[in-house]
This record gives sequence, structure tokens and C-alpha cells, in this order.
Amino acid sequence: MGLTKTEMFTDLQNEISLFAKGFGHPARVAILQHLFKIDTCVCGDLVIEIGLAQPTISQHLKELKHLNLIKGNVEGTSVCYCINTENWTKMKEIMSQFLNLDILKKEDCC
Amino acid sequence: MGLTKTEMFTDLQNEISLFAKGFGHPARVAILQHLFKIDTCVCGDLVIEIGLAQPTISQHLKELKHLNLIKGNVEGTSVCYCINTENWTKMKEIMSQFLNLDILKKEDCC
DNA sequence: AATATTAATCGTAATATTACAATAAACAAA
DNA sequence: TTTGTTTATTGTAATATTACGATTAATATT
Repeated sequence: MGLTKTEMFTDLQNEISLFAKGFGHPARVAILQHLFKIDTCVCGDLVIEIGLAQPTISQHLKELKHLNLIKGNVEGTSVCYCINTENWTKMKEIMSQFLNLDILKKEDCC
Repeated sequence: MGLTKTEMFTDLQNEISLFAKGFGHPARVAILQHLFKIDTCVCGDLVIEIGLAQPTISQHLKELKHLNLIKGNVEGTSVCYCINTENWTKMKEIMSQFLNLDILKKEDCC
């Protein structure tokens, strides 16, 4: 146990939950907000900005990269991260469709 | 460790991540989708619909109730659950604002 | 080459999540 | 009152997540 039974759910349900899990930590929310705010690419100053240890930030960045929400570009000894706009849009469409399930409903039934 | 350092983040960042965590499991996504689909209130047949054990579903429902995304009405021996539309709307606004951070950006910077 | 800088990886401890069997609680029906 | 039905709670095992020190890898600088 402790293991999510993904095989019981549709691809869409699993996809939604994976994206949501990506946003399921305030540090990752903060990282993404900062990458949006800083218009040019931002590098390892995320560690200073967020305030968690460097390996921790690196781990969070890895998760966001794995979800294809950010890209990393090596520049000398530092790495420059930024939002993957294209994939962000795709993610947003999937999440929006789920979040907008309420637009058909008029009022609560109980 | 293993403990999220919520005090390092803003209320909004924590709120976004808590809602996201709520959607961070396919069973909870499936439950919410089903509650939207079944226009009238739905009761314990969620157990049959989803396919997980009754205590597991009860646990997921508890989390969604705690996030104020669903309501539960006792009807005799069974309990009738449904979406809390008002709070869903509030949640959607918070999440949408975050997801729409890309609308200002034109292209990737790296 | 030796040293410094930056980020990733490894290892590991602490905590959280997921799942379910067993049980309890609350009510309906007989 | 006894029995059945439905849902919540408790307890617990398995797995996942979070955080960070220590180390490694890769490149820059001297």
C-alpha cells in the first residue's frame, strides 16, 4: 500500500493528478511564479529567492522539468531555467477543462 | 525532514499548493468528475464507481470535504455528497490566476 | 595544473500519503 | 429488540515526499 493504483483510472485522470501534484508544494509554486516574474531567464539565485537548501531546490526543479513545465539551459557553470510556454499552455488547457466542470451546473443539489 | 516548510511561503502560495494537492490523486479527480456528471446528489455508490475500498474512498472524501470542495448530507443510513459550487468557484479563481501567469509572456527566453 | 563556482546526485532521516482490514457508529427494517 | 445497511474511524503496512549534508561533475578562473 501507499502506492497509487493508477491502472484504475483514465489517462486524463492520471494526467490531471500528475500536473496537480506538480503544483502541490509551495516551493514549486514559488519557483514557477518567480520564473514568470523574472522575464529573462533566471539561474541559481532561485536558491536565495526561495530560501531552501540548494539540493532541495534542485530536486523541485527536476520535478518541474520532468513535467515539461520548465526548461534548463546550461550557461557556463550555471544553469538558466525558464518556463516552457508551449507545454504550460497544454497543461493549462487540461487543467482548465477540469476546473470548468462547474460551468454547466446551476446550483448545489444538497 | 519530510515536512513542508510552509512558513517560508506566502498564504497564496500555500493555498494554491493545498488545492493542487487535493487534485493530486486520480481517485479524487474521479470523485469530483463523477459528482459533476451525476447532476443529482450521489451517495456511497462512489465506492462501486471508483473501485477502491470503502475506507479509502471515505478518506479521499474527507480530504475534499476539508478543502470545502464538496458537501455531505446525511440521508438515513447513507450520505449524499455533492460539489460545493460556491467554494469551487473561489478555488477556481485562485488556481486560474496562477495558471494564467503565462498570458503576459510572449515567448520562451531560453 | 590548482582552485573556485555552480548545480546535480547520493544517501538518509523525518514526515506524509495511500490503501485496506477490522471495527464502530448511526440508522432502517424486520 | 435484533438484524441488516451504510459510512466513518482506527490501526497499520507499504510507499512517496521533503529536506539537507556530503559529495561529485562540469566548467571558469588564476
